[in-house]
This record gives sequence, C-alpha cells and structure tokens, in this order.
Amino acid sequence: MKRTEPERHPGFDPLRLSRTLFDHYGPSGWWPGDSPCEVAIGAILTQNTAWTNVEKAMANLKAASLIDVRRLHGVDGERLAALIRPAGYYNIKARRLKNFVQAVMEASSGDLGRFFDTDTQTLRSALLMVNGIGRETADSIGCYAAGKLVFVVDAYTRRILLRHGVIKDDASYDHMRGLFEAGLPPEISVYKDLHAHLVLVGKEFCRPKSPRCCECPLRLFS
DNA sequence: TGCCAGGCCGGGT
DNA sequence: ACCCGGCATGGC
Repeated sequence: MKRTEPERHPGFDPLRLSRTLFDHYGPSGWWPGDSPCEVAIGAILTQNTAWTNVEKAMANLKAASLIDVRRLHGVDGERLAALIRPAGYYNIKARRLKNFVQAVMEASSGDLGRFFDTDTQTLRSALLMVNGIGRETADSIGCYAAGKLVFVVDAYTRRILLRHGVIKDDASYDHMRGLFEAGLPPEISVYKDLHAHLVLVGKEFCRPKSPRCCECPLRLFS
C-alpha cells in the first residue's frame, strides 16, 4: 500500500467541523447494533437502502439466531434471501453476505474478532476483495465494527463537500477520505460521530433535490 | 404518485 | 478509462 502525503484543503478543517456538529447533535450513538457481526451485516444490508428497511431484515435474522458468521455460513441461501427481503435487493445481498462470511471462514475459521485483528490497511484490502463489498461498505465495517481509524465517505458526505466547494465534481472516494483522515485526531469516537453527523446534516439540509445547502443554519465551514 | 434510500457489480463503448 | 443498467423494498 503506497502512502500519500496528507492532502489538506485550505478552507476545510474536519476537526472544527466535528466539534460544530458534536455541539449541535451530541453523541450519535452510531452504529446501531450490539455486536461487530451485526454491524457488519447491517453495513451490507444498508447499501443504497433506507435504514428502516434494514431494521426489519435484521429483526428477521435475530429471530432466526443468524447474527453469527458460522450460522450464516451454514444457512441455505434462499432462506437467507427470504429473511432479508425487506431490505431490498435481497437476492444479491444474500449472495454478498455469503461472500463476506465465506471470506471470514477462510481467513479465520469464522472468528470475526481474529479476522479484524490486523492492521487497518490489511483489513481494508481483505474486505475489498469480497465481491459485493466496495469502499464505503469496507470502511463502514472497518470503522464501526472493527474500530479502525478509517473515515467513511458516503453520498451525503460527497454532496455536502461538493456544494460547499470543498471538492470538485470528479473527486475520488479516497481523496475525500484523505481530506478527513489528514485532519482528524486518532480517536475512533470522532471518526464514528462525524460520519454519522454528516449523514444527519445531509438528510436534513442537503438532499439531492435542493440545489444548495444554503438553508443549513449551522456554519459548517468558514 | 414518483422519488429516494448510509452502493456495487458487470458489460458495453 | 468512463458510462450505464440492474438490483427491490418500504416510506413519504
């Protein structure tokens, strides 16, 4: 993995941003989900999907005692798909969950704690190897399930940065991730809360329709 | 009613 | 390297 020089944007201070948002929202409580396994499952199920739908699917999995790598590995694929149906894309997501648990089985005999017990970059690469796990999902699992210092970038984050002129239209995922990681202290709670708070801001003030974030009463940047 | 949600993959150009 | 269609349910 090649390391790049931390890229700082002149008018962009992630730490100040995180303080502003924490003062406004308080602790985010993200990620909902008690165990690392549940968090990882949720990260896959929530791909391009409203969280309320994911909750229904998760309830079905809990009722079936399937929040567990080895049990998921053993369950029939069609039954799994039926259980996660409320989350949408249920056939492809069933496959993606299977791909994920398969990787954990092969790497650590299904021991998620051992799977996560490696350095940040190695874990990230291993997750990205799994078909169905892209950058955001990998980083969500890394940050919220494994507690690694990776900043999660999503559609809201991108839109907020774009509309405030912090990035250009063609900015890559890893560029945006670098902007945050270069300016944040190495504290996992800061990483977790800031991403969560950006989603909250996005939902409230930076929806796809409204062309600008000018309605946002918070001074996020200045 | 139509649009959107905490993406990602695969095939075509 | 880009661009695009497909995947699917539930809520407003």
